[in-house]
Amino acid sequence: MTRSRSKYDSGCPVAYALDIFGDRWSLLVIRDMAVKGARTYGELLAGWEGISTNILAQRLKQLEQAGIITKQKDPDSGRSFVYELTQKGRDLAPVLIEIALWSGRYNPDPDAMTGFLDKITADRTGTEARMRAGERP
Amino acid sequence: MTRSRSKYDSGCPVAYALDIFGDRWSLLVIRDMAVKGARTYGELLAGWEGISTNILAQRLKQLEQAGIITKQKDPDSGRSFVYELTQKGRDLAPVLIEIALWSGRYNPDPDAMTGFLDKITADRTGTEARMRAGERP
DNA sequence: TTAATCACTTGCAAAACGCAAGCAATTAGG
DNA sequence: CCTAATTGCTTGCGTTTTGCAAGTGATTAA
Repeated sequence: MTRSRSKYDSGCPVAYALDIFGDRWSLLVIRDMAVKGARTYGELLAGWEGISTNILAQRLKQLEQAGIITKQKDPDSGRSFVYELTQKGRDLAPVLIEIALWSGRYNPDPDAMTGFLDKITADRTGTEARMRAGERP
Repeated sequence: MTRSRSKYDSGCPVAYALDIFGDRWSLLVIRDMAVKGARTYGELLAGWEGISTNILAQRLKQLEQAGIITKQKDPDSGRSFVYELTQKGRDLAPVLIEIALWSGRYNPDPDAMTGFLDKITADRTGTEARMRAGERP
């Protein structure tokens, strides 16, 4: 069969990207992995926002299919798997960073600052480089 | 009444942003305005991907409430309105740019290049500055 | 003064989502 | 060993969101 394209794909690069992570949860999963270093199903499930388990399973499959993450057996535990960002996934760091910087500028809630925003404000280039290199946070 | 917060708001800056444009269509509407200069309901409806009219109306209301766009009567025509990005909306330019650059790197479809990607590849800083200034494309 | 046009709204079927419960494969404890 | 807990999901089902089509009201062009 031919390579299927989403019904939304218009040839626009923004639309291509939104086909992959343009929903409520995908970018939050990527954020949990890129910023918080989450690597297992359980860690992702216990994220800040509370994704439901069936949606998480579905998103992980989609992200794996899209080449954003990989899934491997945990060598140290027969019952758990390790999810990791690929280079393609880690290269979303600048997107996460720009989104966070924008929110930092416009979110009126002073409590909304997190370590991530502090980090990129202090050293954007270094943080981005470390994220792209896949360094654990 | 107190200022309501979305059920997804976790204090994370990425989640704050996704509350506003973390869905299938909002960023595409913003792109049509920021990149293509769309300013009327009809222009937005005729966008590349074919948003349906009820969803467009709903998203425009949400984006207006979030302070991303404004809606004014067209002084030259009693039956049409002019939608414009606010500074908050225009400041999403770096987000759109990083998304497009990422897609340019990873979209295997060689037809997927658009004028926008060409522009930011040739002169990212200038294009970003012009978008933030609200210059018509 | 009749017909288009513009900016929506409404109705309804289909798809996606959210919650809770269940389940199979490990592994830790006794 | 046997049992219980943990991990990583899947299944059912009611609710919400989306997509398509048709309709509406206020201009405005012919």
